[in-house]
Amino acid sequence: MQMPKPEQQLQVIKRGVVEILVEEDLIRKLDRSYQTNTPLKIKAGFDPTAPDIHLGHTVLLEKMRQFQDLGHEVVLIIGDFTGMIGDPTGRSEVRKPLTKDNVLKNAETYKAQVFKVLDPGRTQIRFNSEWLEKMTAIEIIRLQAKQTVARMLEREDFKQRFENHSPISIHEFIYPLLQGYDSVVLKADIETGGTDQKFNLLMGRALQQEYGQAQQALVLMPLLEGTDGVKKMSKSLGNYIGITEQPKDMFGKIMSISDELMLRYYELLSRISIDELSKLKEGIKNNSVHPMEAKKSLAFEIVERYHGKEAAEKAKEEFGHIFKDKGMPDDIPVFKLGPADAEIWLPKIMKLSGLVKSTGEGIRLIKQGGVSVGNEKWDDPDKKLPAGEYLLKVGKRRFLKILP
RNA sequence: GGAGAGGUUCCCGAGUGGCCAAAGGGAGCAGACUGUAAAUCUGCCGGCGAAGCCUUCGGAGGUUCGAAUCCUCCCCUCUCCA
Repeated sequence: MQMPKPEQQLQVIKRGVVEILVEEDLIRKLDRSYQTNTPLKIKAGFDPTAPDIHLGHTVLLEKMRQFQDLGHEVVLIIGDFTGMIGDPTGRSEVRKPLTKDNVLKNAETYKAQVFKVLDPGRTQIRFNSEWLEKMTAIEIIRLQAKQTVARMLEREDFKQRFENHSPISIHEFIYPLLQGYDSVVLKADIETGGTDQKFNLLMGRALQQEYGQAQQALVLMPLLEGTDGVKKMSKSLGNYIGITEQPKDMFGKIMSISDELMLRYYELLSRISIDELSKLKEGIKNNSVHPMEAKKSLAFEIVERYHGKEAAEKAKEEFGHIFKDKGMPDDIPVFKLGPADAEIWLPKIMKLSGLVKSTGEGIRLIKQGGVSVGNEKWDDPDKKLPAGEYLLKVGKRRFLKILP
């Protein structure tokens, strides 16, 4: 396969990136690869502990996919060894080693998810325990000798903790070294990662130089904002959209993001061309395109990618059904009353069904006018209902069917 | 090893004997407005069928009519010195 010209490649590569380090290195590599018709080796690392990919991770995957489409090769490193240390975040414990079985199982899940985006034919998957496990103490110490504490403290996370007098454990320094060493072992040409990984990726460059290799170019991608539009997408913040989520949830979540965020998602997640994207932006600006329609297209594209066209059609339809026609979703959770329940006290039922955390919260919601039964607003927290079949709606998107 | 500072509700952070379920901010939730958007405004924001009661301020004891606040021991973190 003939690769596109380096200039064209560069244009594609640059989409959405925050920073390329060092751009001249990248251009040189692209030129050389083009002339010799040799694919470049793109490295990216993934943490093996939570094999549950969300859209934030796919920003990187999409970038790698672009590289593949340009004719290059991706090496995906599963950090099963470095995962035992954990990327420094202030937690001081060394994580429990995952069992071999666990690692393999997670890797399988990973592959299944990752290949929704990546081309398996141009992807290698490697575990870094393969080489890190074999290192002797003296080898590790020699590796450590290649960097200084001062250099480590340049890393934003360490710097902050140091200044805030928060604990920093010594082993946390090892993580960037090992991750950088992966690049040495692979002789990576390019490494992609989030901006939060900048320090680690730079370590790869530094170590490659120490070991007498050509230095990898870095392609730094932004961290995708979560559905709140402010903080980075992450599972623990609850602002994520997982790629294995139900089509309708995925669709709904994408629809609820802000317009600004939508454009960002377009840039980083959509496969529409750069030209099409600028046309879309223009259209929204001069009101010829309704933002909601643009958002629907985006939601459709993403759901289609992970669940197929049919599921995307269905999700879109149901979305219209629920929110435009004020209908109900198809699968509402059901709460079955016990035989002794002659009457229903809503806050209690809401709590028992898991709709709210406490009856107190239920009472509050009712007082605030956030609860309706059937289509009637329910505003008396003390009032009871005779046993029977009801449809309960809490807020905009929580539903419960009560059955006798 | 020595000296000092500190650990408060989901997060940040006030509080230094009763007025403290604990200021303020953030997050979250609900309402209004909408395009299930953003922004804005309003309300709520430990639990209990709620009057009142119960659990919460690193942990365990103690003083007191009464403790997040005082005392003792312990655990954890940071700073300076060695």
